[in-house]
Amino acid sequence: MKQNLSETCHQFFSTLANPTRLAILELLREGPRNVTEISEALNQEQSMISHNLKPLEGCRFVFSERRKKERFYSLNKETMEQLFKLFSYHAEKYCPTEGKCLTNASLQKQKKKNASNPLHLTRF
Amino acid sequence: MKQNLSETCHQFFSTLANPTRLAILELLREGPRNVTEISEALNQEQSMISHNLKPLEGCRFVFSERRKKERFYSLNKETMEQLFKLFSYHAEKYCPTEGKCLTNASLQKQKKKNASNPLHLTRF
DNA sequence: TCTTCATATGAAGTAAAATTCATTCGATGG
DNA sequence: CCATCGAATGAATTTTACTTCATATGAAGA
Repeated sequence: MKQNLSETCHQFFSTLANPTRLAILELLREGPRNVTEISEALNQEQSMISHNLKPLEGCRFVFSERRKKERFYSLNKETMEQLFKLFSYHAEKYCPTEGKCLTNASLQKQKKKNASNPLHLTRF
Repeated sequence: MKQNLSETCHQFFSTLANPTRLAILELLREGPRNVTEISEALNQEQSMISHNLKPLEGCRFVFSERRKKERFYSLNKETMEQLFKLFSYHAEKYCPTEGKCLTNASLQKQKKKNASNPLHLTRF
């Protein structure tokens, strides 16, 4: 069953499939931050932030650099900004319900209604 | 903690973060397939394929169309091909170890070795 | 070198998601 | 309308991932 795509991409997408990690990425779009700053901005425990930074760095979605006692994390803008744009585009064009994927429930509803009111998404 | 990115993208990436679903996407790049065909090509149970097709369709990564008793699924090429290209680019440029994200173990190793032998990835 | 601050790690418990199996639904053709 | 084929659903189990808490590492300055 294993094919190229699954082998190559699974870790990428797993790393992105987590609200904490996505929130970190979104925060880092504003600029580099150290662990404590991230932790405070997201109101999450420091250890949790560290745990979540690890796969982000492993996939090179973020880079890190030590400055004295602190370690600053920064976004890999080259590919991440493109990725966010792509998904923003996809969501606007294909996902009519407030920027989220359709749940099973809403898919049902949509089939019945044949809804035609695509919503505007916050742009990345 | 919730921010735009996390709210908007979490379902997208969760749906992609699964080997079976990635394998389905990869198969559908070759052209539309019905459920039985997918099931046989990936050597997985029909019910499993159906379960996994649902979120793919919910996120509009695939489309579906009934033809007689069968239902054919096809790839949303517009955005999916772009997505695969983007990740292929990212992986080649940033992920030196055989196209996978770095695991914790391999990250360790790499720090020590300061490895500098980026590998070539199978292109999508 | 001792202390402190910043970050990372490990292991345990908890939560969430995937897979499986049995069953149901739905469409088509006889 | 019944039988059959193809696909979808539901619920239970298993697997996987996340979170938390305690502790360790590591750098810098006194």
